[in-house]
Amino acid sequence: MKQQTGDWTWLHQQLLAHWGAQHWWPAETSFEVMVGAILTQNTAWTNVEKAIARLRAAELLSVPAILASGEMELETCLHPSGYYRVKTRRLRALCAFLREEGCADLPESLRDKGTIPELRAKLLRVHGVGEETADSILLYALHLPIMVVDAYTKRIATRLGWIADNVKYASLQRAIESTLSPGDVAARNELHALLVELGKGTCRPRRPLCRQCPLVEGCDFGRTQECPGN
DNA sequence: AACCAGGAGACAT
DNA sequence: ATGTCTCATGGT
Repeated sequence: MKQQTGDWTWLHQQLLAHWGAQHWWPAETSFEVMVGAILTQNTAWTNVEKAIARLRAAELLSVPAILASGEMELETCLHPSGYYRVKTRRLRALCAFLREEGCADLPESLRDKGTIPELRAKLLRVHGVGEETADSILLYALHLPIMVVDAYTKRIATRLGWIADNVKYASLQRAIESTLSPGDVAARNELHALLVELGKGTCRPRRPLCRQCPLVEGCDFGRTQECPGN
């Protein structure tokens, strides 16, 4: 019997055994991770890739280049990722922030501009950066030990009966954090990436019953009707 | 042809 | 404080 908050360690082990290490985030530079974090908001990653490819082709994958670019030029690059007008504004806001912090030509140096809580607070003040985006930047761009919670994480935990469907971000984050060793960046990186993999695979929002749970052996999701592989 | 995707901000209640 | 609406493209 699992505890009320859920056995995240067990889940992590199951997912790791099934898919192996994910080695996220798929990007070449820290800045590219930050850009991706904005562009992937409520958007399929395949669409984000197209937008990033356009940015690269236009040589707009740097803070100075984006801040110097024209409105229409940037919108054209972001178009395939959806919400392109909103995201143009958000991406500019992030770049303006990085410049203010003195990180324009070395975005990963943001890491040295404060403690984790301080950096998180700073990021949350940036227009277009919410909790998940802030944590994604902290973990995947700055390699700081903080757990990212997303829609998949919430859905999976809900269907396992580990949390109520109305839990807040911070609450779920604390629950997972409490099961991880404090400074373990790699564990947080892998766990979130694996949860996305599980979510992307077969865990669709409005499908109540389990079809093909990707966790074959040792998986007791299927015994209940809250299988995350629904 | 609807449904969905690695959210966040504005706004009303 | 807590819901609801809007933003938009591309794949299934």
